[in-house]
Amino acid sequence: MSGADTKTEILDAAEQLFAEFGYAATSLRQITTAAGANLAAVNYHFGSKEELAKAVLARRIGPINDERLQRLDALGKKLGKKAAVADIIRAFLAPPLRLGGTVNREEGHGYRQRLCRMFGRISTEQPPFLRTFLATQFRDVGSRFERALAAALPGKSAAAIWWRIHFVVGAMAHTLQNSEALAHLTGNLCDPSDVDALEDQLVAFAAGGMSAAEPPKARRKKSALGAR
Amino acid sequence: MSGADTKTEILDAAEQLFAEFGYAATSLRQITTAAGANLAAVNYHFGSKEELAKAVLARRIGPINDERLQRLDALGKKLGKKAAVADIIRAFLAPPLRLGGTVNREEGHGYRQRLCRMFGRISTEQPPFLRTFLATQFRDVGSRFERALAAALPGKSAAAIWWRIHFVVGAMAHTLQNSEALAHLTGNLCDPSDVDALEDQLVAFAAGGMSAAEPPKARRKKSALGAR
DNA sequence: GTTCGATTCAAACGAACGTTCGAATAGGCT
DNA sequence: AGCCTATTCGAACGTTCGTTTGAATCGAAC
Repeated sequence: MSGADTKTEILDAAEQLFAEFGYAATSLRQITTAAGANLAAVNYHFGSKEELAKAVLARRIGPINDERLQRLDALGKKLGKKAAVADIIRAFLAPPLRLGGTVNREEGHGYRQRLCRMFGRISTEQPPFLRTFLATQFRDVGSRFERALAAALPGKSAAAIWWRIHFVVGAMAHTLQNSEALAHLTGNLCDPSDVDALEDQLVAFAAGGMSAAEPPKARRKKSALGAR
Repeated sequence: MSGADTKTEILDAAEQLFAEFGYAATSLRQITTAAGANLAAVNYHFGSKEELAKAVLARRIGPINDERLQRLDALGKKLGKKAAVADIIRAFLAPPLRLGGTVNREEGHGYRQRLCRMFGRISTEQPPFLRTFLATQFRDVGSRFERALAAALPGKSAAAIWWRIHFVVGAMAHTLQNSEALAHLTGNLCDPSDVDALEDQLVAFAAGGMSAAEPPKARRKKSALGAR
């Protein structure tokens, strides 16, 4: 927040503001003001607002995906060969949830939450260039985890596994984004700042969903059957 | 698309464009052009862009929440008293997924998808006024389903149930938003236009996650334990 | 001390934004 | 016909956006 170079300060400020307001609703003037930099610095260091957004994402996604794969590999070596579903899920979810752990700790307690929110928010953000950028970053990791889950869940169709990976990503992203709304809704019954509890809850839920029996193939609701 | 009054045409166009680009990234000029209306018509009929966004949401949320509660009540009456978790989940998920079913059918096959995307997108959208508006609309329905799930899941803590409702909402919203990205990623292995299959997959996943055992309370990861 | 590349700065650019206004138009009522 | 209300329209408002420019400033190398 104080002593870094301008480029990093801009990345930090952009990360925070994108987390709070989203890409389209955040202006370069907000960012440079928060970063204590000149307005022109963004275009000087990054070229454009779009490139800045990509840089903000890229700074976090790489390490996260690296740690995901590292954890997944560690699972394969520790056990005989087959990893438990919950462990695979945890290898996938923990890195983004614990993103703050790998980052400068002096930023205070709100830092991890802010990072998480940025990640959740921007992963549902719209601009097509961000969409394709994220898809590219996810392709390899997604395939690796799909294979691991398929091995841990014999009998499940590939389509079902892909669907459920998507559900897990959604649950994670939405939670990171709206956790304080949930805290407010439940009268602080759910505490989003307790990352350990959140991770456990999310892993338990996702593993349970992953392991659920596949629905029957054919089914028609009310058109042919007079059920009610 | 053709014969309705201006107010409805604007609502339809805004719904579609908000679904595609989000609130902040969609301009009133895009909306009125798509609607075949004059730019000033938005402010005449709705007062402001914010009020238009609220109207777009309100038109769909009311019927959806009504049908959710109606399905939930139907469950309570049909069975002895206790509904299955999957049935409660389906009562919660089917109305937004099948939103298009209650709407003008002549719009074509893409219509339902578009509606779904709008719903998924705007439920993760940022502007604070939309956030609070959505939270207000969700409060009652959320409480009702929390109670129903608590009855169907004896032994689960209220916090766990709320967390998991949140996870389910996230899985749904993210899927509605990014389904075509998933289709592309998996080489059309997952077909988002097959609403029946999507509903079944999502219900199975969510019910499995809901029913999963709660994680143990205390747990510390790597700080105290030297597990690698 | 001077030179030179890298960075910062104030100022402005044209474009697009949400909103407003007053005149024009349409359609029912007497 | 004439009137009244509701709606539509073109045009402009002031503001803010992302980006560009050219001069000022810095820091090391010589």
